[in-house]
Amino acid sequence: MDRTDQSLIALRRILRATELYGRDLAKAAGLTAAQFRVLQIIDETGASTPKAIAMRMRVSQATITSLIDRLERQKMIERKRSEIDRRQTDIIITEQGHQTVEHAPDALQQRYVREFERLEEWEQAMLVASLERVAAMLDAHDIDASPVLDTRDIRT
Amino acid sequence: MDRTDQSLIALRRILRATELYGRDLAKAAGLTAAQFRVLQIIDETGASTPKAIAMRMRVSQATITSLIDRLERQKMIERKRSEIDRRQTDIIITEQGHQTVEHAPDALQQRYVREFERLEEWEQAMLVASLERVAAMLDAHDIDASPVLDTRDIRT
DNA sequence: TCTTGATATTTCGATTGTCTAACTATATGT
DNA sequence: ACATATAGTTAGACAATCGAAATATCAAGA
Repeated sequence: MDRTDQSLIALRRILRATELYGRDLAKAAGLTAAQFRVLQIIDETGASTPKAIAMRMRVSQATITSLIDRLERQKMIERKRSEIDRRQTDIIITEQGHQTVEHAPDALQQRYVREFERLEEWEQAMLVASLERVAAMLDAHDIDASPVLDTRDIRT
Repeated sequence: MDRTDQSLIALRRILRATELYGRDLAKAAGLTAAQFRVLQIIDETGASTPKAIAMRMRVSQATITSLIDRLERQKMIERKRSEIDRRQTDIIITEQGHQTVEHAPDALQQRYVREFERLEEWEQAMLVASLERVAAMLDAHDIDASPVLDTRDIRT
């Protein structure tokens, strides 16, 4: 097997592990995966708008409306009419919502962080360089992507 | 920002790029993402069973039944009662199904492969080592995972 | 062989995520 | 002030997903 195949297999293992884990994580928090992602985005800054979330997740605004409906019913977030532009709705995270994101038992990421930080300096540097290389190869042409660097839920 | 954060951000870029692309890929093939994944799994070996697919994708069998219903209606696969264990249904890919998987315009993977193969030897080796390291950190404890190495649609 | 328990699949009913199109309210430019 | 654009919601549709119940088959033991 050549290196290209090896790299693809490793990539798929990474994708698979994270995807499968994402479901469990959300479930442990009492939410669905999509709801949890929305909550994470809002939690990043404490507030957002449906429009911004929709662009960030690349789904329609209508989808966000229904996700927000559910999160609101669960008291994870609150809707508030924007003062500056009354067409907009500010989505504000509640204390409970913040706690949910904060305390979600993200075992996968925790384990990753733990193991990563046990590595030698040079190895950490190599991994970062490699991952950034791969990321660039994958999303390089994605020029219409969100201008906001995706830093959601960095660190556990 | 420390190296841990940098690696997490790069990982998220990888995850995001592949997830977003997966939707487009399936759509280009005239299927949904879930349907396309099922078809890929069947295409790997030419045939499978609902049970095996469900375990592999970690969804319930009921979900697979409905996905298979749709793929069957589109003549991508055929159902056939197993001869050896008549409780089982063999899911067999049709020529059309195979062609669909084969010719799906997987631009993302094509670009990745193209760029990967342009790299220096040593850099390819570094990427493989790094990706495998990360994969091990992420799915190491996933001992109940499919025993079959996930080689679906290797190479374009 | 007959029974009993396990397994593979499907069916049914429900919830969720997702879309497009239409609608409402607000903003903005001329 | 009017026309047009933008933010959000609503309505109606379909797909993915689940758990529970139903059906058919297998397998092991009395």
